[in-house]
Amino acid sequence: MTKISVNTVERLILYRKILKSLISEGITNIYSHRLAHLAENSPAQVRRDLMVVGYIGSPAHGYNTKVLEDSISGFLDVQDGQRVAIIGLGKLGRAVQDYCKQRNSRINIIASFDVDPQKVNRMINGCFCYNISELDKIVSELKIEVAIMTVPVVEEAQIIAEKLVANGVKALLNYTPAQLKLNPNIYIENRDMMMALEKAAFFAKNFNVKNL
Amino acid sequence: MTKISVNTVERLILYRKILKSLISEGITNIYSHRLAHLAENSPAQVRRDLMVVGYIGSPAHGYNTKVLEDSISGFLDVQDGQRVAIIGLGKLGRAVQDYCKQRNSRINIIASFDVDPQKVNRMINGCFCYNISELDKIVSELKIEVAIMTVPVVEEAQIIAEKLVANGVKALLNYTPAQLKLNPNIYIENRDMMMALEKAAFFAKNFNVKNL
DNA sequence: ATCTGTGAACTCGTTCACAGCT
DNA sequence: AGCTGTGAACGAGTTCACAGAT
Repeated sequence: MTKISVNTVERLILYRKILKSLISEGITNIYSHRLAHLAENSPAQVRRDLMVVGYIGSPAHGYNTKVLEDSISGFLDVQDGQRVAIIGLGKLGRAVQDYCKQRNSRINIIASFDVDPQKVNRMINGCFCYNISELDKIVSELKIEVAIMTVPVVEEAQIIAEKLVANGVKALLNYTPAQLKLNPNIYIENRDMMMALEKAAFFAKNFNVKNL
Repeated sequence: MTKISVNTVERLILYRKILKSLISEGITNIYSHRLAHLAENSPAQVRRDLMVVGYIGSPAHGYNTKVLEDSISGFLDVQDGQRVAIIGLGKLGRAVQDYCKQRNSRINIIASFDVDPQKVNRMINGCFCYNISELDKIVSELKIEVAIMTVPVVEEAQIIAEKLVANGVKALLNYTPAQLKLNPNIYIENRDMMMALEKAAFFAKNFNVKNL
């Protein structure tokens, strides 16, 4: 079949977010023009991206927002849901929990891990916190597929990541500065915050600068 | 001059992070082979990227790690430093502060803002927290160029972002789910955590899948 | 012999432009 | 008239492959 780029996936996720907000405003139809404007790209780009989800818009009314959202979700989501764990319940871990709550019903954060005796074996933010020593056992028992790494100690990140993968995790969302080395069929999304800041800082000076 | 892509900038930031860690291990020289391996890309890619920083490696010894780090920094950083503010000192804001501390001396988080009377007008995490009502005044007085948005209320994000830009901010690192609309010469780096998780979740299922 | 720097080739993602539909 | 879907053209970004350096 036709190959789908990472960029297209990212944009579909964005379109869905925009559509949800339009739906909550009571907007029922949208043209590629307007969706492109909201997503800050071109109408042709939007239409090209939407080819992969298999919902045909109408020239008369564009796309129905609800149907389009469902079509994108049908493409992006796993029918019976995906199980996620957070590793490390410091400030960042708990912040991620808060941000991810109640926004996508098919992606469920069902476990968290920490070393702190104050946190372990309690419900925290609506999700049970296990002792990290139980990681192997719990990850495989709960069939965790995605892990969010928010541990503060970089040295431990690699070891934990290897354990996660050994117990069935297929994708990592890595907020750690560690440059993880894993089997190449494991997907890693790196979100080093300092690197993000450095990038923003660079473009604060060099955005829209044409010469070098 | 030759145009530099966003991807190249991202990779240079990564190379620099890797080089810092190599230097701290006492490694003084590196070939494009090895740097490519550590950054998980190709030697040709590394050499192509390094063309923009203007440091010529030697066929005999490759690149000197320290000189290369300095060359990359010379390209990426602003000589006299950049001033950054964090807007919103919730869990996420304080986590970002922690992660960004002491890693790049040219990028300084010199102010933070919040509404909580418990936080306002105190030093928090080594950085003064102002009342958000003083945003316009302080941002322009301190010549803030980059802002990190970690406010919890999405509706306020747009208004705050406009104020920041009106007072001289040139780039935003946006951890808010808000899809900000600003003057197109302002650089926005979006880091919606739910979108990141959705992306990781998608590739947990579809990474390395060749057909559709 | 083995590296780097880089023009040229190639690949992949984006945009154009138009047929088809309403 | 004005939209969508898509083959074809285009262009940006990556890789190849080799000259030049040590």
